Amino acid sequence: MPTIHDVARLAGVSIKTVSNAINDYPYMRPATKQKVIDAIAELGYRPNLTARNLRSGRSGLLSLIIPDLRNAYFAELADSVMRAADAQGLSVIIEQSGGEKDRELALLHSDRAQLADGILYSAAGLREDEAHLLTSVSTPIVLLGEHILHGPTDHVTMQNVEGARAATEHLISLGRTRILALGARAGQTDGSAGLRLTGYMQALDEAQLPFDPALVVDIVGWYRFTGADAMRRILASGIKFDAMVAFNDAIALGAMRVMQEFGIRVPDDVAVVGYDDIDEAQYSLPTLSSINPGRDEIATVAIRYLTERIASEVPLAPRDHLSQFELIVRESSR
Amino acid sequence: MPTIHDVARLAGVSIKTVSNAINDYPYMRPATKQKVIDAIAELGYRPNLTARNLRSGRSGLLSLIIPDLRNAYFAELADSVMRAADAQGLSVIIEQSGGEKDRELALLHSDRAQLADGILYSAAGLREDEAHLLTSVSTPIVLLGEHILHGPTDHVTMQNVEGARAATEHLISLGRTRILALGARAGQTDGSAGLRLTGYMQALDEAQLPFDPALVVDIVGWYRFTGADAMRRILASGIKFDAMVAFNDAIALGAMRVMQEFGIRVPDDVAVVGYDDIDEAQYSLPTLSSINPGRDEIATVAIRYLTERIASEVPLAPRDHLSQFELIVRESSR
DNA sequence: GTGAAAGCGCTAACAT
DNA sequence: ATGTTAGCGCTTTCAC
Repeated sequence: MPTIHDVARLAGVSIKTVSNAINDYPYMRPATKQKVIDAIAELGYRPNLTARNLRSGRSGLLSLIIPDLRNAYFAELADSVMRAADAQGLSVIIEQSGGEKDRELALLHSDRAQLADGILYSAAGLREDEAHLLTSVSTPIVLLGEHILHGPTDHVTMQNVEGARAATEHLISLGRTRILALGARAGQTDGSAGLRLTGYMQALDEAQLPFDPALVVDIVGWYRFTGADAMRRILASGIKFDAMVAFNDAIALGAMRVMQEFGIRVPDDVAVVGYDDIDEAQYSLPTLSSINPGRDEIATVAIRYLTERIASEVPLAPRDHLSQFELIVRESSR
Repeated sequence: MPTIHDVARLAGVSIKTVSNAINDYPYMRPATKQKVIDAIAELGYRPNLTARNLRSGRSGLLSLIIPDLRNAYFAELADSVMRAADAQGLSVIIEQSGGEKDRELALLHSDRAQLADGILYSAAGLREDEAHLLTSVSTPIVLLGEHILHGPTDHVTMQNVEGARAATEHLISLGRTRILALGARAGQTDGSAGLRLTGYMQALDEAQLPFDPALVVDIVGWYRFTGADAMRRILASGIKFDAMVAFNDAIALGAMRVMQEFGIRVPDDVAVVGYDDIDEAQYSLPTLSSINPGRDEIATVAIRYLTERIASEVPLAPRDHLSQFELIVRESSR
């Protein structure tokens, strides 16, 4: 690989001049610049990014820590993040934590994460009361998701309470009164589950509908199969319901599948709204109503916060951003 | 950030000694090493990876170029690649090409890709007859997928012909004789579509079943909705069939949905096998039989080939690896 | 407008 | 067993 010295020698100039040409330094004699350009072309010279990074102290790399790419929500989040990063000329290293606290901490402190200028950290294993551990990470961090709401750094996520309330209000507006809240535990108030349950209860309250704890169904791990399992338990228990707000799309799809097995018609017998608006919601049978959490906005703002943090000389106070959501009505609640 | 010099000063040794301690150089007096370790702890020293990378000429970074993470197949491929990379202590920068040739070429030649030690390139836009363009990329490349089979570098993918043949044989073994081939064009022989069609035809041949071009249904872009659209066209045309081998799971799922809308029972009326065995195949209604292409093997071998290429002093002849596949029989063909 | 030289933080050849 | 020093390839003060 030719270096800046090779170019300088061939062009008959100093390396400073080559550097000037590469970096579009304005005060150059056009002829000199042309000589350099020709030499670069002849040698096929490419500036060495690592050397630049060492000089500048920046790598142009961001690290995105998420639980698991196989989870559609995170794959779509990663997609949004990469597009937003690309628009800023940044690349993204993705690291999977598996949602395990130890691995999350290891990734945050790893040499590899240190290579990145900043970290987008979608916490899943670390608890809010352990968030102070983040202060020992020297790389700037922006938090994503609901797991840690009040950490020592910026936090960007969706309007969970409002989204769940809108979903529930929508079902109430269809005349439904016994609405299953799939994915939470009665009394829970933190995390996505707690926040969404809060929104659900607000909507009931507002409509003066009674709150029945039996309609709140706890699910550990929001996957299609846990949603399906939960629905089997519900149906076996004989609880009556005419609608369901599921706290993510995966459990909604799993539960819908079981309902269909049992001959329950969606939306006629049970109207359903999910949460996250993953791609698949548009293709399921029936198509799934959902809350679009505003992923692009989350990604864009998170990257803006992060780049500001990276550029800042002084410590910044933690900021919070809640993206705009949208209720998408599809066949499952029409 | 403290540097190796700060550590040396505090420990009262030279930077060489600090470097020795960090890199576990064996011939050291334990007391000296301990002094260094203490100084490192006191200062919270972390070796600067960029400086190391500049010295070593390696970054420990791999670039993975794929069309789109929102596509479950690529999300799962990325997952496998990241796990295999992690096992080798490597990190992965993911870049989305959108399947566009120009963007693929731009990414391959970009400064950012040059930061990586090697590139895993899942070609989608670049055609085989343009594969020579890859020779101008100085970073080692390993090709993934079916788009470019005989490029100037290593190639790792699945056994397309054999997998499709196994899927078709399976349907024939169920007594089905009019088997739709969803996703190919009669006469086509290249790309995933062509290869899988070849396997399909081999199975028919072997069973002495007639080949009916009307059963081969072309689909541009293998997504759920294109599969659904194709199935609507097929049903409108009145073509009779009792089974379907879909050339990926997404179009299988889309087509199954439309069949259900039309009251066609799967597998009773039409038995279905997909291709790729994405996660969702386990959760659809009915669950979808599929060909598991051996993603982990693909990822592991691709990374092995790539690291060997990176380490090699001399140019290596292109190698080819086809991973072991597996037919997974689920409800859709039982 | 361009050149000489220092230095980013590290590793490793060479010296002792 | 440890210290001195050059150099990875680049940007950037400081001269001229």
